[in-house]
Amino acid sequence: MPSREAGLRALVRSSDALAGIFAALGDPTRLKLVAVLCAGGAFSIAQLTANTQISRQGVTKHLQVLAEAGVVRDVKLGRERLWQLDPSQIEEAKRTLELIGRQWEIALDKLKLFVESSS
Amino acid sequence: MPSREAGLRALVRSSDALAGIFAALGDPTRLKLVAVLCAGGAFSIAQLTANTQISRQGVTKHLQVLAEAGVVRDVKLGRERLWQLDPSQIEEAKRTLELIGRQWEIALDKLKLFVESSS
DNA sequence: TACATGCGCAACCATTTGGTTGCTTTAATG
DNA sequence: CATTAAAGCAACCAAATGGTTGCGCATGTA
Repeated sequence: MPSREAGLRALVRSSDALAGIFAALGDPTRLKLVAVLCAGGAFSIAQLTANTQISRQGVTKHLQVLAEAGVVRDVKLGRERLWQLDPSQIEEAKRTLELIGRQWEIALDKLKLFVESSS
Repeated sequence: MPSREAGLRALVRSSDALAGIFAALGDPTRLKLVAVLCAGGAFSIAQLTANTQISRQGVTKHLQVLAEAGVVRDVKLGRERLWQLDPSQIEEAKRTLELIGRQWEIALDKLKLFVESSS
């Protein structure tokens, strides 16, 4: 019988990859880029730069970080390089947060039971 | 009438605070600490250090980062300092990821409608 | 062909980050 | 009171991060 904490152990085991996703989202500029891209469509670096205060190379670096984490993909079209969201890793991160929240609630329930049983 | 993109605009507006939460989770050691803490209970720094390969001061620093992001709280008890999870910010991060995923699906639906209408 | 546009590469820089070590303070305990 | 355990403070370090600039390379277009 598998442990009831299998989810948590899996979290710890894959914490490096997961941390990579969170770290990729852990920057305001990148989070804004994701917000733009999740509205659909594929945008060039020049287009994405227009919304920011930083240089094109700065945006490129951020996109590379997001790509490394698998949050974003690029496709070359002519002399442009179009970027689009890849929501699978974001889903993964979401599941992780759901797991943490669920585990926390289980702990709360146990505590409640304990308090009631000892009153 | 409020824009249908109110959620995304809110994301962009509060991207600094949100990025702080994601950045706090964006480190393997910290993610493991969260995994331990979400199982419930309050643990001392010494206890939390026992699970890691790094020094007590290193763990302290990580806990401070998590606390700064509001992911974790501490309560002093005698000569110990006990740490516990505060799931509210994690909930906030989860809602953000849900919003991104939802927005992405809306975009997919629009694309599908467009393709169908032009066939 | 000449030119403009979109982008890549590389070097460089200041700051932040993740980690350490050494020493001090605080609190429980014999 | 002396000792031990838990933690804090501060300095220090190497490496990563976020940003820039300058220049060269492709690719459309007049």
